[in-house]
Order: sequence, then structure tokens, then C-alpha cells
Amino acid sequence: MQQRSEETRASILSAAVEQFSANGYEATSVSQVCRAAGVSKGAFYHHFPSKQAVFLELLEGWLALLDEQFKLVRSQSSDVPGALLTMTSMMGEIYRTAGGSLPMFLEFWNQAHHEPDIWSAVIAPYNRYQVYFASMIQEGIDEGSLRQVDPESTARVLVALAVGMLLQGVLDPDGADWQQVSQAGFQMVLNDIIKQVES
Amino acid sequence: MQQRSEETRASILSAAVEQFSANGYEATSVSQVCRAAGVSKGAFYHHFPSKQAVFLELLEGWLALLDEQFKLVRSQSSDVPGALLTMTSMMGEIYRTAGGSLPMFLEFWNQAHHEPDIWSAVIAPYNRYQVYFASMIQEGIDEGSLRQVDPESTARVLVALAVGMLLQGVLDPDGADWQQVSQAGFQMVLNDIIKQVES
DNA sequence: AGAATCATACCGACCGGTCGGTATATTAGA
DNA sequence: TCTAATATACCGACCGGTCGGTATGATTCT
Repeated sequence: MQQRSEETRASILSAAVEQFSANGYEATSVSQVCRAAGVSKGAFYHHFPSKQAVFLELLEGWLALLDEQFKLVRSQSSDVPGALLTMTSMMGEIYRTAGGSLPMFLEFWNQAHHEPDIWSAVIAPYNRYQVYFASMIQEGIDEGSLRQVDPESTARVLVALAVGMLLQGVLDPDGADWQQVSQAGFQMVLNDIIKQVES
Repeated sequence: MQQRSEETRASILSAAVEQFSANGYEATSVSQVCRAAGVSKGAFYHHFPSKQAVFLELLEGWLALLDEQFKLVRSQSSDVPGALLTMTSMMGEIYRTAGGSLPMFLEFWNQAHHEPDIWSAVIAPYNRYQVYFASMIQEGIDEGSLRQVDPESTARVLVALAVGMLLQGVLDPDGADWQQVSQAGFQMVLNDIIKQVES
């Protein structure tokens, strides 16, 4: 019995991400999600208290995944510039793993602006990442691999760059090789903040 | 009669931008816009064929304004690095002029992903800007003020940075001094691509 | 073992209410 | 008086969510 229940739940979630991505959150009806999931409306409301609850669960799942990736990167890198560069390739990872659910990002951002619940769920980890970057940069300054920049605003620049790339990648996937452009962008910023010790 | 008619039209548009920004496009009803504008539904549909038409007109008006600003900057600057730096301060200008209508950006992006009409209206000028930046960078390379970078991907980096800043500014206006962070970000990228001719 | 009991998963018709949009009546300017 | 502008009443479709009822196994009792 548990088995079937779990499957239903999962298929609702996956149908939801698919439909929300394709049509947008507001424009997607619960019935639509149910149809796509091959499940009745009753089943839907048996598993979730509301449409928004599904949305929030998707969001949180996604963020958890991102957190995991971050931890992985930190553990794999030695010096700070190296770690930062590794982060860049993570962009590509995100593209690959998130794949079709990437458009949900737009929905998250959009909803965040209107719904306080979503907002805090979106903004909190955001700030977490920013703080994380900042402390990393501070670390680089301390170890002498980075020049003396303002860690906070530099971190925000990096995050903004990542976000901008992501947004464009979602809006116009075929417009450019976004992974390569990301790489170039991060490289430029890094070039500027890395302390040159040549000759 | 023309007078009054124009006023009605204008008040519908301004009420729409206000409501769409606050509640989102889908979540805002036509009646709501009418109420906010102090106008009847009949008047609304007399001036606009549909809800989306209003949205599109707002979008196009906004983009026209941006184009204007771009032209202004180009005419005011002498060398390429100077022009690029001036663009940066334009971010601040955007913040000020667009002001409360800034959240509409999110709506634009979000809608663009679902509605083909909106998509082309959003993406076309986007590419225009990108091309514009690229040719500017090429110009800088030719005149010797910039080192030999790939103009296209560099342009995309700059656009991505701007977009990322804007998005964050919308989502978390009080999270940081975004204008200052923008300045810092653009400066970093510029530092990397400007050909140093010191000593 | 097998019938009775119970909890969970699920179904789909249905609710009040709102939506974008229209048809029609009224008003006001040229 | 004739037309453009505005107001009001209204339409069918559809929305998120509810609810009475059923199907499906597990559990307990004999």
C-alpha cells in the first residue's frame, strides 16, 4: 500500500514541475496536473493540502539539491581561486541535472515577489550562498591568493553573474553556449581579483 | 473629447503597471485594473483589445525608453571603456526612472517563457543590446583600448551581469546597495578586458 | 485459514466564486 | 444629430478546493 502511495505522490510532483515549467504556475490548473499525472483530484488533495504546497515542495527539493552540490565542490577544491573556478563548472552541472525543470526558476523568482512564503524560501538560501561566497573570498584574501577586495560586494557580483546567466539560459537556451559564456564571465572576474604573483 | 480619451488610456496603463507589479500579471484581473484606474470595464475594452495587449504595450514602451537611454550614452562618451563605464551608471538611472515598475521585469521574463508574442518582444531587443555591446567591444579592440577578447561572449557576460543585478534588485531591494554592487561588478570585468598601458 | 474490521488511498461530481470578454444602454462632444 | 467614449449587466468557462463514497490491503478475531 505504501508503495503505490509513494508512486502517486512522486508522479504528482513530476507532473507538476513539468506543467508549471511549460505553462507557468498560475496558468496551470490543479486538474491539469492531475491529468498529466494520471491521478484524480481527490488523490492530489489527499497528498497535498494545496496547490501552493506542491510548488513549495518542489522549490525546497531543488534548493536542497543545490546545497548538496555546493558542499561537494568545497570538499573537492584546495585553494580559493580553484574552488571558485570549480563553481563555474557547476553551472554546467545545474544545466544538466535540472534540465527541463530549469524554467521553474523563473516561476520561483516570479512567485517570490508576490508570496511571502515563497519569498523567504527563495531569498534565505540565496543569502546563504552569498555569505558562503563572501567568506570564501575573505579566506582567499587571508591566504594571499586574492587581492584586497570587498568580500561582500564581490560575492554579490558572482551571484548576480550566475543568476543572470541562468535567466538567459532559460529564456533563450539556443541563443548561445551559456556554459562557455559563464566560464568566460567568471574567469574575467577572477582574473581581476586574483593576486598576480608572476615573475 | 480626445483629451479625456487619452487620459483614460493613460490611467489604464499606469494602473495596469501598478497592479501587475504588485500582484503579478495572471493574478491581476481586468476588473482590478479598471477599479484602480477609476474606469469601467467598457472603457478598458474600448481602448485595448485584450488584457495581453495592455501588457505588450507596457513592455514595448519600456523597451523604447531603454533604447533611448542607450543612444544617449553612446553620444556622450568618447572612448569605448568610458562608454562601457557610463553604461554602468545607467543601471542606477534605470532603477530611478523605472522605479516601482521594476517588478514588471519579472513579469515580462516570466511571460516571455510561455507566450511567443511576449517572447519575441522581449528577446529581440535583448539580442539587439547584445549585438550593440559586441560591436562596441570590437571597436574598442580595434582602437587598441581593449585586449583581444571574444566580443560576443564578452557582450553576453556584460548583459548577464546587468540582468542578474536587476533581478536581485527586484527580489531583494534592501538586501544590498545594488547600484554600488553593479558598479563594482562592471568595473571588475572592465579591469580584465582593458588593455593596460601604464608606465 | 478465512471472515470481519479498519485505515489508507483514491475517485470524480460538485461547490461558490472569479475570470476574460461581450452586448447593450447611456452620455457627452463635434 | 451622429459618433466616439464610457458605463452596466451579463455570459460561459474554468478555477481551487470539498465531499460522500469506493477500492484495496493490512490487521485482528475466531
